[in-house]
Amino acid sequence: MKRKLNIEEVAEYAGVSTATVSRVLNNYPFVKDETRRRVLQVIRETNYQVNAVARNLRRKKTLSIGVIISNVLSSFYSVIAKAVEDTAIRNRFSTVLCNGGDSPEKELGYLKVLHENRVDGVILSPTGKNRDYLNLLISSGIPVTLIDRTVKGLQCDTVLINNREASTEVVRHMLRKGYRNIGFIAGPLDRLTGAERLQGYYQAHEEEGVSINKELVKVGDFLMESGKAKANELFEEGKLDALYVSNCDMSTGAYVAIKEKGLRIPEDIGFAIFDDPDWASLVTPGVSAVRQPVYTLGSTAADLLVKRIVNGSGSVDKEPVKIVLEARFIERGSV
Amino acid sequence: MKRKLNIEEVAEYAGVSTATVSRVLNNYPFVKDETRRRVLQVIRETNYQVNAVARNLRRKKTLSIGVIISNVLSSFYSVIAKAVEDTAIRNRFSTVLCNGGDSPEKELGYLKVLHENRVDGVILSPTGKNRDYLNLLISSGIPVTLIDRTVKGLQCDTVLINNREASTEVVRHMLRKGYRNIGFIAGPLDRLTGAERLQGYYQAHEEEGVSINKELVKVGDFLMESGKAKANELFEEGKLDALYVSNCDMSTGAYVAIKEKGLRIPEDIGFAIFDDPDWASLVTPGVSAVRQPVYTLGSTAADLLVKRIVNGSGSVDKEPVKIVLEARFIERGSV
DNA sequence: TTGAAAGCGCTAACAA
DNA sequence: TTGTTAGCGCTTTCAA
Repeated sequence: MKRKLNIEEVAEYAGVSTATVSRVLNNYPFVKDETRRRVLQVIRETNYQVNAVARNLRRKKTLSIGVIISNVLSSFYSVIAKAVEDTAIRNRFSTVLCNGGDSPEKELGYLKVLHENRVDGVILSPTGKNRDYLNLLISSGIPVTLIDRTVKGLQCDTVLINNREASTEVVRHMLRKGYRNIGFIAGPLDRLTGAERLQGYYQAHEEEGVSINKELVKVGDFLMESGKAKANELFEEGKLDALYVSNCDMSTGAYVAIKEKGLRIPEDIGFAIFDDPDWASLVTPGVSAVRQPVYTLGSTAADLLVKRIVNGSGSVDKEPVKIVLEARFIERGSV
Repeated sequence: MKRKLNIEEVAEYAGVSTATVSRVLNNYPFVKDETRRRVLQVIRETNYQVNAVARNLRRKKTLSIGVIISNVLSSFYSVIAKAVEDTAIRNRFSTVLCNGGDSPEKELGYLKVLHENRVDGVILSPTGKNRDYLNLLISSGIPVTLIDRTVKGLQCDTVLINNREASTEVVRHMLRKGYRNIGFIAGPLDRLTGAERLQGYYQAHEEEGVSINKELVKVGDFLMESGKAKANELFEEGKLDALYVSNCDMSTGAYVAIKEKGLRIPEDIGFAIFDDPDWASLVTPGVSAVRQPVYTLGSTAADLLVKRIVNGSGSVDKEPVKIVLEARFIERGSV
């Protein structure tokens, strides 16, 4: 096993000082061509790779951003991860991806790891429980951008989806189609997306002058299993003529429940979902769905963050930006 | 914006030396309780977070492992990413996730970034084109573990799936059901998974004494679009009584093609796939599929890597380990 | 049980 | 255009 080269040895081989090697490494312009050539040759021949750890220590920058999402396995978050990474790379940043699993403890743990590793910025879809630590991060000069959710009393850039409006549109559509007993499987109400999509459900009923039956609303946890369980509860409790599920994973579960129950869509039950997983357009009939601009959500957040990082500490006091992106309802045959 | 604390200031506040603070930070046992208490209190009060960049430089370890997969958006790779991360965390390592996109250039770029950042080890699903650099990594003491694919002439731990055998099983099943014109959409043949699954297709035909019609074999690129395109080619060219698609993304495309063509499964066409995406068990009839132990693939690889890292440079010369995991055929109604 | 001090590998200010 | 050198923040020997 070869020992690892350092800049000093490269300098020695090339017959120059470490400063000159450093200049070559960093494309500093005022190096004689002949010198630069010699240094580059040594670097090539020895397979020297700069030690970024030392460089980062010295520069007090890491050119990296931390990303905390709840779950790479969910297509929503993996698209966000991809978008953030693409955008970061384009700006010469690398990303450190963490699966917070929607657990405040895991989230805090990752925030600390990212802080310790001195990432230049953090993007996260927050649980909402770590405001104090996030504030600490921000005030110590590590900018934070929130995705898809907010944290009360935290001053930082945020990129959101117009959940309530989009949700209202779905339900309004269903009501106008004549459905009157629309079951709704909500997400956790202490989460912005969960709460807002439920608000949309209510708002549509009010706007259309249809009375609300609260028993038709079940609160799930945004995971597949709960979609199936809550759908089955609704089926057992009584007469539903339609079902609207508030995110992709629960929709998968609910769809399975419908199939297992032998119900036909849309004859026996209307069906619509928030989020647009692959299978929604594959099944027959296609499932009407709300498509969120997920990639844009991630890339917008990354752009905002990079901008803050590049502007440096001067941007700490700059007014936080809040961007709301629009989700779109896609009508297929299911409702 | 508060300036960032360093260990010296903590030492000063606590009235001890930096060495003692370091000892407390690292749970060194021989520190007087009273001293430890005082230091911990200062750390808590000041929200001090150790600078891992400096620590890593000094220790010449980063407690991190690099992961290069082709695409987080694919469920296969995102499960691997999750498995690796879970396993890493359990061993107190963090992960740096990179989307190599199956491009040798991107892969090389990421390998260099990971090398520069002195990750303690690398896990990747290799394109196969960067053997020299991987060798450099290994010989300079950064262990590498390959997932799902091999690289000719590279001595390192590898975790694979028994693609050929599993693929043989699917096709054998189809042949025994009486299908005689089984279209096959293969993956890139220069990739291990692509080649082996095709071998299985041939092997089953030979074993069952059924002659092979090479026109029924189309080579795709493992992406959704090509699944759809190749399926349509097969439909146009003639009489197929079944279709077998060699990975999940192409299956999605092929399934869409079948639906758009108005073919019924399994009456008009038998259908089976390698990989088991969510929708395969949701549609009616369910699609018979090969389920790979994807999570295990990732966690096994991570375990091997962590072991090498922990054993240190002594393990460089240890014989590479090769583990082959078994995929399982799940019969549903589609074939 | 604690402290002093060297040094990890690099960058950048300053001097030449 | 190049070299000298201090120092980023930490860990770890060695000595006390």
